[in-house]
Amino acid sequence: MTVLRHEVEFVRGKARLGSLHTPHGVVKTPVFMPVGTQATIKSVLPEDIWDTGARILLSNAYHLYLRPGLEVLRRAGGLHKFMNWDGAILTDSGGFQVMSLGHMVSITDEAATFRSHIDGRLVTFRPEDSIEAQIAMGSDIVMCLDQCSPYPVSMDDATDAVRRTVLWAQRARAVEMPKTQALFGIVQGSTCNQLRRQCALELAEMDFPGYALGGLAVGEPKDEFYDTMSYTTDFLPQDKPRYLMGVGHPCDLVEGVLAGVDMFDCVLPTRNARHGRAFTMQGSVNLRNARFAAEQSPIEEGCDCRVCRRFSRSYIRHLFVAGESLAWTLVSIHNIRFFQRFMAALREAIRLGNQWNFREEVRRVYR
RNA sequence: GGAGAGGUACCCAAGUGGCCAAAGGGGACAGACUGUAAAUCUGCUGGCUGACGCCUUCGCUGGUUCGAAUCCAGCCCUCUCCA
Repeated sequence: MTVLRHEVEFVRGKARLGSLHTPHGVVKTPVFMPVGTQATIKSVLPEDIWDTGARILLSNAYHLYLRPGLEVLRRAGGLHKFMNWDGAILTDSGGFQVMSLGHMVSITDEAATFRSHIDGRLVTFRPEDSIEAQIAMGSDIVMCLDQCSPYPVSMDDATDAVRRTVLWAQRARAVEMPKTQALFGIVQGSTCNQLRRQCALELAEMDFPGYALGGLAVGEPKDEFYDTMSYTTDFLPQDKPRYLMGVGHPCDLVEGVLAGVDMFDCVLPTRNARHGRAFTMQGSVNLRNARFAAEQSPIEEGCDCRVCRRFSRSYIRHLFVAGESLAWTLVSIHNIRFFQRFMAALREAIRLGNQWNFREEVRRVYR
């Protein structure tokens, strides 16, 4: 058994409030995890991430396996020490990269074979290789290598992806790993309820410490996304954490939580920050816009982040226009803090039974 | 004073008789972004119009031509070399 423990403390409808106990601390769920693919949340220091209230973040086995490589990570004493992050870390397996870098990948039941996007060499990546990489990293939460279907996908391909995802999950499960690390299975099946149900039930049979919903928010219509998500959580164990991979937008976070999801990750707060878009409780703003040129107010009035306490929209716009990297840092910090505040507000809304009003408000300001 | 090169849209810069409201950059303006090959990508950039289209614009003035950024004449300005 693993050390990881998820305690559901409050339930309202399908939504749950709880806490996830990891070897690197406790996090309140539902939780949003910022993404640091290459062992860094781009442009932000770990202590600044910590100050946003985030206590768990995401990194990536595929990218770190290729560079700097496992030996470097082992010598560093694992990923936490390597990147100087004391909170919890969840590492993605590389399943998403098998899809997103798909033009250089061939997939068999044995392995995904691909050309390294870094130096072009041929790399064979088996489910066991992904687990080995994540063991070397010392991730608190380890993800199974899965086959993520793009959208749209044929029924045959989606069925095959589910079959292979389950097969690879069994092989990952068979790898021995330290008790301090917990392995999550990933449900695939595109937008097909039948496949989702089958995949969820087969993974549940294997009794993972947690379960993820993968292959969503990859281009399907919103109603299909939400329907599939809500349908799938019904087939996952009540007491285990559910993690919706790669999501997402504030509207999607609300839907996810109301559908019984406990964990989320997304590049949106950080990528959008680098592109000038800041999230606020009143909607998002593009800080590059000329109308902010002389605006002395902070990104978000009332925000308690260290950026909003000290810097004006005017200054941040100037940094963007001038191409200064501090712009990315400042807006990234604000956005990550915003997502933490947003999740806290959402948890509170659920506790108070105010979740429907909360959802309406979020939909209104984010159109 | 002599010889040469050149003046094109916000900037740089292509275009040397019609397919030119004018390539390509940059900048400006706006948009996208969902398990990050992303400091990326897309749109737009003379005026009026929903659109067809019309009007004004390639240093200035005049000319040749059915038609001129493009050919001719004069003028103005910039740069390089020589004196």
